[in-house]
Amino acid sequence: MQPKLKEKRWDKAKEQLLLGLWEKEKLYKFRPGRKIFSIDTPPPYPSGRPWHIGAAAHYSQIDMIARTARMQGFSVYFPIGIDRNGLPVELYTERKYGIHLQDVSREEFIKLCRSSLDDLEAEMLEIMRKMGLSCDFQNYYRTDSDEYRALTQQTFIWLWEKGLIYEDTRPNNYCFDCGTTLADAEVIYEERPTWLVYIKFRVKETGEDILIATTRPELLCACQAVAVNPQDSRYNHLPGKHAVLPLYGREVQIIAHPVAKPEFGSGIVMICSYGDYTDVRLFRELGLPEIIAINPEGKLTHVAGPYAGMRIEEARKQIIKDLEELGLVEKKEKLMHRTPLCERSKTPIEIIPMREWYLKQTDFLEEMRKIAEELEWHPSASKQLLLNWINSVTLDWPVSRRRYYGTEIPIWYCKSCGKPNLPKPGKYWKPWCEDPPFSACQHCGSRAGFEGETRTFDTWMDSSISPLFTSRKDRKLYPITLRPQGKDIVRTWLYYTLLRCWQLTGKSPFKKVWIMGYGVDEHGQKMSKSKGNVIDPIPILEKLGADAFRFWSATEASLGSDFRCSEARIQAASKFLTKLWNVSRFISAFPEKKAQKLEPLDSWILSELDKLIKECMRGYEELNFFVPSNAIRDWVWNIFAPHYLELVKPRAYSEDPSACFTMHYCLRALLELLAPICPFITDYIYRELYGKSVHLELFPKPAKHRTQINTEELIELNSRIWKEKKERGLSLKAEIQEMVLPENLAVIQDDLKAAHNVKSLRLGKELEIKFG
RNA sequence: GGGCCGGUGGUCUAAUGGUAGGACGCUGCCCUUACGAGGCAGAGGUUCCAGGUUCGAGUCCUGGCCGGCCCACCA
Repeated sequence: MQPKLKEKRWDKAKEQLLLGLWEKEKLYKFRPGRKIFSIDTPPPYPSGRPWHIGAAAHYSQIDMIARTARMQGFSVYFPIGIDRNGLPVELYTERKYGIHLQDVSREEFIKLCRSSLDDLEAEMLEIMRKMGLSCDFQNYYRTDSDEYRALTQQTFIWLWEKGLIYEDTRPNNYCFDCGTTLADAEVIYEERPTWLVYIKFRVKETGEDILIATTRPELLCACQAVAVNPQDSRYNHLPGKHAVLPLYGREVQIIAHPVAKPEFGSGIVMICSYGDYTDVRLFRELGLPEIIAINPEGKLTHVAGPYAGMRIEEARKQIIKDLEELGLVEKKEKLMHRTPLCERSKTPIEIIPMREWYLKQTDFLEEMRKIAEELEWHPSASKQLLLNWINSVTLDWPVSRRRYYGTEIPIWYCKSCGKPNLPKPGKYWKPWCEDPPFSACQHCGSRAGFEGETRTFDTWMDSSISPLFTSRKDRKLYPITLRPQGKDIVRTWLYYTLLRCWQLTGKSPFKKVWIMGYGVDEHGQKMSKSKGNVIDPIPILEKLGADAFRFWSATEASLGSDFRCSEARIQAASKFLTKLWNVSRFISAFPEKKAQKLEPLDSWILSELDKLIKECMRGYEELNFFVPSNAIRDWVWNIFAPHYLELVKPRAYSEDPSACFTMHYCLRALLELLAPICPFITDYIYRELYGKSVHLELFPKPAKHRTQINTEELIELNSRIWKEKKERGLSLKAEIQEMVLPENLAVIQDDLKAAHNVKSLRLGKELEIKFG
């Protein structure tokens, strides 16, 4: 026996060699054809090591989508970009250099961010290349390039002209750490402990004390009303009267309002500007004048009296202490409170009024729901994630940010009338450091000069036009075929892309959406640096190779579910590569032949192969790689290798045409079926044995092979024989003197006789074995 | 409070209403000429609970319980 594949196992070092070949041959170059499959690849954000192992798995699966589409006969447009705008890199840069944005000039800060990004980006591209991603690395784009930012600004100007942009001062989420307004989509919630403090207020008219429970005693100075529930019989007499704020002595009205829940706290609630969005709503509903108690530095304002200038936490502690000393605190309860945090910095946000630019979105919710219904979802259940979010949108999208590393808002304000002037679209504008391309105000005609806008856009303004950017050179690519993404950014990237592209083009930006779950740790816990359960994928990739990693990713969880990450499981998955290699190695010892007529055993395995192909195609159609990867593993390990190959061996050694044909036929099909998931090992074997790249092939089609053999019966028969030999302490090739073979399996009696070393065989009803 | 997803051997995961499979781990045996990073065999399950529909339920329905995520005005 002389196998063409010499080595005893797959060597992952060969992956490098293949990468070189693929690049040299330009194997994955986009060649526009009749059937185009385009992918709105998520531009990864290079936020530094370790790269999340779930993200690495995510990108391997996106690559599987591209490879699947190629093998289905599509021309695949698979771009790749790097997302470089916004807060994460600013925070990274601030940490890296130990500075704060305000400490250096804007030019200097931008330079530092750019250099951080360049390092991180190079590393990230290299990992993606090594994972075998078949995207267009030669033409990768950056979301902070002049061209990309010009497009973001252009789309803003278009939306402005459509009347969808307006400026307003309203209470907004504000992160003191990042120093900017945030959209609801950038706010996350976390249960954090806090004190629920019961404070005594005096009722002016009756002189009685009432108790008010609050988690925000420092906002006492911003209280404009006190509410009780109209159904609450304890407090029926209070509405219409006035409560006197302790410490401040100011009087506020007591109202009846269902917002006060009788069962919570004392049943009486104070309404302040602004403890939460209930307060915002009530201030608007009741027409209360707002009192600004917190300034943009996160400190109490002059209205707080003795607490002015203190930070929020400090003021809270102090006011509780003061109230306690005056005997005005009845009791304190520890409470887990759902605290709103800045998604990036994890700092609690405050609601403070700021003047910002808004993009209308509440007028478009009906259209968004319609698009959600029309999209093809993989898996179908993920549609609900988007609908949930759409149903919770109540305010327009604030798009201006008080940060530096982002796309500039292209506006200049007239120094005379103060009104905004926008440039013509098409160029990348930097109003904070450049003169406007016009000299007279479009509104008042004044030539008094202009003040450039200093703010930048929310980065989702950039990210949400990725389908427009990647299709910019060929409009036929729009709408994009498929958007793949993680379920954690449904409310941001997915929602905003649908919104913006709909507003700009009147079309859905893509036809299909593919949503993957999170990578969690081996106990099902979310990975986080603070828990110390983060797994760095890079050492694992280096140790076990990209194919092992990719195969693990495919087999680990069904599409859309969260998947557990552990090196042990990846290691375990890699065993299959050894198995596949050795099956191929065995077959590689025999010539590929044509067969005039197939032996019954060969027809049987080919009919089993038909079933496997159908099952794999079902998975590939759904873009659920869990299905084909598990089906292939199961088939190879439990049917093909132990039952078919073992029985065909005697004929194989004599180079029987039917056997040689069938083994190679199966192997080719297997390699083709697995190619999207494990592109390295399959291509290596395919090239060695069949002289061409598997990645230029199409998926195999199921034929209609007929067989009389019942697979279960055959497997059971083999197992019985092996078991009997075992129990007698015999070697598996020990001779069987006499065997009665069930008639159903008569057609393969010669194969069985040879494989099990049977001296004399006759047919009967049930299996009987006699040893010498 | 609402929504979505899930609850299957120690762990993880499958199963168009038709005998509950597989992987990892575990135990025992085997240097069998593709594979010891292997092979073979084996132990281990009232499929979360209670009802219902059905000839038949892990699967469908109802109601619980538990977990995860998302959303919502518990200050």
